[in-house]
Amino acid sequence: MAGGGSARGKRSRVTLRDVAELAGTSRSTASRALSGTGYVAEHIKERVQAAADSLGYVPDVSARTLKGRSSGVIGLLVSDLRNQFYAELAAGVEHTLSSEGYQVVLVDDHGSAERAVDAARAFLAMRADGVLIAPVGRGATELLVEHGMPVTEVDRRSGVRGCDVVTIDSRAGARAAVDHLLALGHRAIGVVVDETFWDTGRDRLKGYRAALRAAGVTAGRRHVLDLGHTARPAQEEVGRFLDSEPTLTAVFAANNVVAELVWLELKRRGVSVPDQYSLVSFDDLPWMRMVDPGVTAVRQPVFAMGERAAGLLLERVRRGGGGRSVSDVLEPELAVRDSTSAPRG
Amino acid sequence: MAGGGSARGKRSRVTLRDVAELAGTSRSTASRALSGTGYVAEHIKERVQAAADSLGYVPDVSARTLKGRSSGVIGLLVSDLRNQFYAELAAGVEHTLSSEGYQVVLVDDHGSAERAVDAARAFLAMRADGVLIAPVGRGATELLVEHGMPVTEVDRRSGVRGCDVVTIDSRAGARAAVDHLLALGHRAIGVVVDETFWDTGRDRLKGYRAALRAAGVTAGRRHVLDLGHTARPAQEEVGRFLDSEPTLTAVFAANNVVAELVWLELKRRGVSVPDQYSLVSFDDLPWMRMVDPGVTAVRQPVFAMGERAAGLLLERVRRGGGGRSVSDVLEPELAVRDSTSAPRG
DNA sequence: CTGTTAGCGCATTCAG
DNA sequence: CTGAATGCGCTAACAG
Repeated sequence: MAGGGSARGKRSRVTLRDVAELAGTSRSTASRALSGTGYVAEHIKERVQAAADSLGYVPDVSARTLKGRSSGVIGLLVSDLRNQFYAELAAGVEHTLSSEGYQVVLVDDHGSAERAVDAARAFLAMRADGVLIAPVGRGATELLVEHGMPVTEVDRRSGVRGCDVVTIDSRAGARAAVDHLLALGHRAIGVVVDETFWDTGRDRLKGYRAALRAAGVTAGRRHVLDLGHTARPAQEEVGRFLDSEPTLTAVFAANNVVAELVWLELKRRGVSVPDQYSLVSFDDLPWMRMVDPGVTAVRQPVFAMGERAAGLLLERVRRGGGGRSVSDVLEPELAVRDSTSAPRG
Repeated sequence: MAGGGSARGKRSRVTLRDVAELAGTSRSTASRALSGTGYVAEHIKERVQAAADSLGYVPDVSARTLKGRSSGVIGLLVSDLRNQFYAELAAGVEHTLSSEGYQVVLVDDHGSAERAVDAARAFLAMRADGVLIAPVGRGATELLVEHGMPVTEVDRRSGVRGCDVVTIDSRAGARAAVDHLLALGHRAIGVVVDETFWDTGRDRLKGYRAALRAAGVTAGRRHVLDLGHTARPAQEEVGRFLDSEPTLTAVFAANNVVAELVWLELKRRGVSVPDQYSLVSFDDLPWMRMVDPGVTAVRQPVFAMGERAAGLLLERVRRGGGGRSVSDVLEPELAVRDSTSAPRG
């Protein structure tokens, strides 16, 4: 069986030296036998293997890494693991990375640029082979790229040069969402975002505006609610927004967090969806097809984005970190459900 | 700012030697200055610090680890990151661990005992300081404990001795859920589980049976559906179960995955909840209070469980891996919503 | 094909 | 208070 029984806990680790001694070879031969690199007689190889198994030998990656070889570690930096979006992103990343034999070091920066930089430093210190990051600032990516660390950004782009980027076309997705509302006859369409620092929030706003413009509808500045700056509880703020803009017949929520907020406020008020308000979310979560009415949503290929980003990073790692920076934009698609219909009146 | 500008990418890493040279000291002095251990003149310390900053020096953990000090890494093994339960568990773990300066290496074993053992070996190889694991077999924990690695199990227990365990009282939670149904007057209560290999599934079944027994209701063997052995699509299987046991007035779903399945099947059939069927879930997820009617659920302190397990592991790590094994059982609580009412007829 | 030698970068003796 | 020397475990040259 794996490990045999003779490895007794605790006592100083068994090292290659022990394996070599037991097998009656030198350490280098043992090393070659186990790593499969270089020449080594078949019967010796077997003997070493047996010795390693019986001692429960586990190679020390620190030593291997120190020696200059790969650490086999990839850093992953996300903003909030409890948000299903990031959990799924992480799952996608983990999926391709672990299938390639890499370990994932996961850090949740909770949206803090400072913590992101700390994490970046930790990845550097661990001699990670590369880093995947959903940036919350330029700092972390800058630090990493400066140090020659292969980096691929996911979901958002910091604007730092020298790394790959995989995003979802926020603008097109928002455009599709709002076009859908316009086609149904809506003209007074509100949009709720929780930040406009990143391209995600900004581009969704742009897509919203572009759709209105293309339809010849003037986009009232007051139809935009940015939760990013408000201190008040967010749901309450949504309520004020709805009160202050009574002509609205539809709301576009810029991400799943905002969509939940809007949805809860609508439910709290007991207003009918889609009769009173139509609702569209950017980002599709399981609950959106479970509630009644189902929420029309822009579906993002999140898991695939994670896989793609990981794949790109690995390519970069393999060519030594250099080369052209590729920028991949994945297309979202609109899933029409029952939260959208022609406007009231 | 941190790192200065002079770190040019790529070129061989800057090491302590470089810092020492620039600061005009020996490497040992530089080491002491930066690590804050041992004597070193104040002005020298500042000079070294400045040199390190200007070069963008980042210490090499591999070297440090090799030297015998802590790797600063804790392994975390979960079964399915896309399941909100595990995502939240991971978030809780990450929360306390990162606040203590540890890095988390996350592996998703997708419920495979084999992959779990591989991950365990990887943690050993990385010289992780400890490992948190939601076991899917004895193998991984055994390997780890055998090698003297501090281990804390979460959510499930493998039964391997020598590690701490933090779980939630499945039996009590199930008991509360079924007692609730019984109090409402239900007598024909079905239960759906997706495994009975682990204590989670088994104990929930036990709790279910204990509740019935205490109420003097004979628990029909046919009222139990174990999805674990079925090849057929699970939701379809739930449908067959419902058809074959037409007297059921309530269903207890043993976890969030099963609850979703049952809920979807009920919705597909267009039967009224709670009028036709009452539904209770073990594990409370956000969607359960968003759907209509809200799903009555056994709420588990998942995030707290993650934090607690991480805390316990750290204690063990600090005392060198030995000591008494503590076993912590957290209490769940029932959140009554509208999916449960008195039975039909 | 195999053994000997030499570090990787760091923290720690031990002298000065 | 500081510097020179040593070795953590492993692998890559180089001889044999």
